[in-house]
Amino acid sequence: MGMGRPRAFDADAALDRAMDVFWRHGYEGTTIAQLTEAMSINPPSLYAAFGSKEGLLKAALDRYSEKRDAWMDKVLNAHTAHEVAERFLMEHADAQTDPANPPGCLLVQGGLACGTGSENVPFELAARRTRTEDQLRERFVRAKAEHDLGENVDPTTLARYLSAVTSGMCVMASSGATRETLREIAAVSLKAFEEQAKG
Amino acid sequence: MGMGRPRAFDADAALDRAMDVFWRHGYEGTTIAQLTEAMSINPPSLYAAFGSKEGLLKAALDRYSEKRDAWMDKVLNAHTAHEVAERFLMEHADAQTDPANPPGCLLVQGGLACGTGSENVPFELAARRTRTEDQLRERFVRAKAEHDLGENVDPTTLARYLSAVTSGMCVMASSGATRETLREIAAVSLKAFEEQAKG
DNA sequence: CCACATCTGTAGCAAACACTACAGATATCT
DNA sequence: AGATATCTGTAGTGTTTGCTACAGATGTGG
Repeated sequence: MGMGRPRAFDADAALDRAMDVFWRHGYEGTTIAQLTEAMSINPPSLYAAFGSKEGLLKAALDRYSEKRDAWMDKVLNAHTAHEVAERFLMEHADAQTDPANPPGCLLVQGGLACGTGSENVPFELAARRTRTEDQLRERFVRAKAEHDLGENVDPTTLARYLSAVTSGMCVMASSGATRETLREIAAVSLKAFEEQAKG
Repeated sequence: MGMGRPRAFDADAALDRAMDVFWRHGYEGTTIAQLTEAMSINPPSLYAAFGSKEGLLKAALDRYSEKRDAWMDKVLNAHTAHEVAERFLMEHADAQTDPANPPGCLLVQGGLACGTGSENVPFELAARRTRTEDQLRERFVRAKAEHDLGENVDPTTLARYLSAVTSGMCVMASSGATRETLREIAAVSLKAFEEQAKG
């Protein structure tokens, strides 16, 4: 019994291309034709490997999350809560305006509101955003235990606030905000964080 | 020459229905069939009155902007810059979680990234968001002239910051954030505003 | 009352959509 | 080498999309 003909394309490279298309046009604005062209494969290969358009999105999101986790590790390993917030905000400003990617963030531009039959998509994106928020919260819980944050500080509130600001930066990036503009917003937000962190 | 048969539906009421559908499903997630059913009219009536799907969206956005302007007047008429920011943030938290409407805001949920052929839609939404930002900036320029804000304060930065936060709140509202959660975020943001306003 | 202009409802258009049947190609395992 | 299992490319499938032709309805102006 043979194991069959091996696939002729690199799945991860193909996912990177798909990610870019979903990011730029949103889930519903993306067509299979655009995806197959960007991935340089034909529809049957796409469906054999990923099952469906939504399956492909999930695979792309998984890959996106991998990269994001690596990036978040760097952020979370900062020594103080303040530095965590600073890195998180500033690197978001840079990443969302990185010319190598579409503006904003896949987890926001991918689709906040979708049509009948794609209701899972916004849900899926939201779950990944929540993950980031949870990582921040846990880091701030630790900071509180280490007396790096005041007794009256609520880690959940801090994490939610940072999450909200970076999501807002995505919206502004999608309408052409420059890196400097986003950094300015990040800087103001950091002051709020400092005030809040005093507890 | 007669003036023709008069239209049998109220255009504004129909626009309110259309607004709700676009808001809930996004521009590309919305179908003409959903629109005609919600508006209780048939396709020919829709096209005679609004020209196209995109024309209908623009008409709905115009109507949305009317209501928003009236609302912004209330906000901008507050006596101090601080109170303007407070009203802006808090009323946004309430509006975005008003059970009478879909969560978030039409100008964000409507579509940040669209497909080929609908590239104008994100532009159109962004233009309306920028309008709100401009109104805030002008109000803060005035506040500065009235010595209500410090000499070193940049009205543009303040306006952008508030705009970013409320956009971020839209993203969180779309994934089910409660009114209390959004108000918490608004409260933290207000502290940043205060710090920044000292200049 | 009659001519006219515009709206309404039915029915359906061409194009684009997500997805797949099928045949040939290319690997593995015995 | 032969049998088998999976991939690839061509060429479609049925469905849904935004949109409209047409005929009848309903108002206005003369």
